[in-house]
Amino acid sequence: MRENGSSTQKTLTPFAQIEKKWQQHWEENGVFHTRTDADRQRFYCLCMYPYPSGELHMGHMRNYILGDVIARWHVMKGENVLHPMGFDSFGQPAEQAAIERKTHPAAWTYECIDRMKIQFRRLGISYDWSRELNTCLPEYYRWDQWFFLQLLKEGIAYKKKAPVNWCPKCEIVLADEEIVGGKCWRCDGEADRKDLEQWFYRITAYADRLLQELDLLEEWPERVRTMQAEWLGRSEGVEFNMPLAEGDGDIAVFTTRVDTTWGITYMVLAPEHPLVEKLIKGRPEEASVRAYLEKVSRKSELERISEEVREGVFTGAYAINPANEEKVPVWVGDYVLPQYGTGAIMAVPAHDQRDFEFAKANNLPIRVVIQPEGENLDPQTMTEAYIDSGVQVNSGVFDGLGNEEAKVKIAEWMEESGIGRRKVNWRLRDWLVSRQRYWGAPVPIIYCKKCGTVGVPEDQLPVILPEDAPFTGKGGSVLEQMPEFINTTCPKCGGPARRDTDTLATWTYSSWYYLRFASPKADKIFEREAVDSWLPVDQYIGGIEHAVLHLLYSRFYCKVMQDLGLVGFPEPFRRLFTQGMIYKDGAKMSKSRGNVVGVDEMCDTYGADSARCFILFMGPPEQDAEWRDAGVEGIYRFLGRLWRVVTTHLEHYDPKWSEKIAAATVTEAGQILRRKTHQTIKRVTADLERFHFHTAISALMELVAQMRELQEESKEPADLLVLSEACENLVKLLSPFAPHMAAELWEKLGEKDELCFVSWPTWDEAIAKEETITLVIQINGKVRDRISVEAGLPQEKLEEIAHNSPKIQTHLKGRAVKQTIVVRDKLVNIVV
RNA sequence: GCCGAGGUGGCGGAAUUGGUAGACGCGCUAGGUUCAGGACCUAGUGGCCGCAAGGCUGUCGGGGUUCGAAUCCCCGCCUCGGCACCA
Repeated sequence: MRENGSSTQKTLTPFAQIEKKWQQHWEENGVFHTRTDADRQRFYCLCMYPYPSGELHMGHMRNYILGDVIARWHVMKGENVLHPMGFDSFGQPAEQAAIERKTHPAAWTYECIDRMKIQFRRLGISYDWSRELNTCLPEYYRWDQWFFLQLLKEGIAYKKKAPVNWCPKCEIVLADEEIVGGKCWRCDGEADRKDLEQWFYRITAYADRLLQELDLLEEWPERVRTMQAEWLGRSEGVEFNMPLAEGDGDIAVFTTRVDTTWGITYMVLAPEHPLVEKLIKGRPEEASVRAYLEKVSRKSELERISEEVREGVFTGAYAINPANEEKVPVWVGDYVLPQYGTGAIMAVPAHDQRDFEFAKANNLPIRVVIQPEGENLDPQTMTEAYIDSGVQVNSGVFDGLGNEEAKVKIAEWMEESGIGRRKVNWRLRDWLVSRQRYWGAPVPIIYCKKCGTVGVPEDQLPVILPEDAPFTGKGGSVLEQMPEFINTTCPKCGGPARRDTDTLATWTYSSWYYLRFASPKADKIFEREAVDSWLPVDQYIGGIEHAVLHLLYSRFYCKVMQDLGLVGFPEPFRRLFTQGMIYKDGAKMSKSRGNVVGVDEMCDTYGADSARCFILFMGPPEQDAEWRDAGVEGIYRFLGRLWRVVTTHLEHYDPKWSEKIAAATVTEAGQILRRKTHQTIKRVTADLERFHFHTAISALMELVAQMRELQEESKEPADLLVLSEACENLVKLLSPFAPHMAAELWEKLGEKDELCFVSWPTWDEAIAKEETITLVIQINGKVRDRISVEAGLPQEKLEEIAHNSPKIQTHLKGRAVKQTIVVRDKLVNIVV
């Protein structure tokens, strides 16, 4: 056995040979091929597919091991299980890596994929590789391009020049969802803004449904739903116009606090507001405003956010408050965001903290219009804005109303008098999908001088990404330097035309890959029938980091597809499980930190089954966990004990135990094991249902301990039958967790059926039931005695037993019993 | 700052409905086995007092509800996560 592995290989069980043998067996016999038997229920178990970044470490593997246990378990429950895997293989890290290694992103990517597939196989993950998909292959990405064209037809895909997030380090544009705290999600560098012409998907048109249909996702973690709702950021308010004091024109503002309209003392435009230029033209303030705009434009997004003093300048212009006809100054300030609402605000310093700070910094007046009950706010002495509710004052005819009521009344009045209208605003903005990068699917668009922007005709798809590109990994589209790619003919007029040189963001491929798995070879985006039979995904498993990125995009795709009649359901993932991360030495496992635990080193030393069980045994899978090498030993020793207890029993194993056991006279010790066996089946099944794999494994440990005890104690023929029953069930229960060892033991037991397909065991409630219970006797809630009694005794009997206990009698001496509480089969509490 | 989750031995964690706190594992201690190491086996292991029987105490801190609270309620502390000029 030693000759097969490294010198550190443990030798408790011959795992190296076993694992190799069964991995080969499963593969040769197509055991993991998706079954589609008509009479079985279908179950789609999917783990978020990985980006092929090279090595997978044990931290990554948690996800896949969880999924594998679930998938294997459902197969044993007799279901048709779809358990596929693929690779999210387009994206910029491949470009970076390729440059570093002086190779091509494609070559690097395929190499990584090969390595990762070997690792999946080594851990015994039961993927149906005949359904593998790979997003960087034309046969996959052509459908991404196809879908782009459908979105173009629907007006969901569109191009616009807009200020977009730009990461100078990665030299790439970023979607809003890719910005984390003003920084690039990948490199953690500060992100800038840049004005660029880009492709967007109109996800905002689906904001309402994305929010409302979160309610359909009952089996999603609350946390993820909350994060999505916050990201969508629905807010109700009123939009109205503030006319300019001189000349015509007006400035639209959005507010959620229309009740504070009478408190406006100034207004503020975002520096990027298109009206700024017009307002300042020819005024004395022009120079100072320009200087301010210049200063702001040099600030990064992060600097703008973290500014301590609220800076701004007066434009010289005035606007009219339509509520009271008052003239208020128009300022420019960078605390107003260009992308939200109208890019301009009414400022009510008395009742908005940001406006308050701005007013204080710039010496602007403050007027109270909401007075809290029993108080008298004075602008002179206020130290912060009053943002809670109260009674309207200084608000004309609305004075005296509660502000919540006034909100409604004022909105109605504005609508009736044509001043404004109620509006719902969203934080969500349209999704930026184009990237000026090489390693992606080209945007299937052709620009013709005569015909304008033309979609590539569907029969000309895919637009193949040329492999011989002179890519450097530097910014700017590589495809832009390839005349042979760019120059083409217009599909409409046949004249000379140019191809779009951008590629699609990686998120677009992952937004529908789960659909492709239903019919991965289809000569269309997918077979409707296959999709209808397998989807929505019954169990989706992945990291929390995708709570608003991948999971929001995928929901959006699914809804669009539903509207296009491509699918018949609004939500792609019925049940979601988000697993916690694995840390080591206090940090997330990563190659750069040098704290990774490799799949190979684990498998070499302890074997795949130990690696799997250890990951599962670490704790609740939704929680983060710290990797401690010492813990693996414990699991490894357990598997060794399990191996020995079963192999020791082999010579006595009787496959016909179930026929004989009823007639046999089982000893007391044998009864205990029988009970334990049935209890264990029950517990493991329940634990699998609630994703408590660690307690399922503890249950197996307890069973093994009990088996060893009987094995030591008794050689009675009846007890050997009990041990046979325990062995058979133990091996079945073990199968999803440690499939190699389970398969080997199954074979050693002489069983011929494929263990992976054997029915999940059931328990007999009558056998599982305890015959005796430990009756706890308390006095005033304190445990004073424990007595083993027959289960199911009536209340009166239990009370009698309790009072007869000598220990209890000692305690009760000279005290009057006030009350006795009896919980059947549990305890008696005597109150004195 | 706002929102959410959580706080249980030396450590990871159990405790399904308010009913024996600490299952299971790691570590540690003692003993056995072994040429030795490893592995394996047996016993012990929340704290305090006690030779022992046993007692007291104990689930972040403080209050409350209850015959009974790790579990429910209120206040506070701490940790982690999300959001953070969204008008």
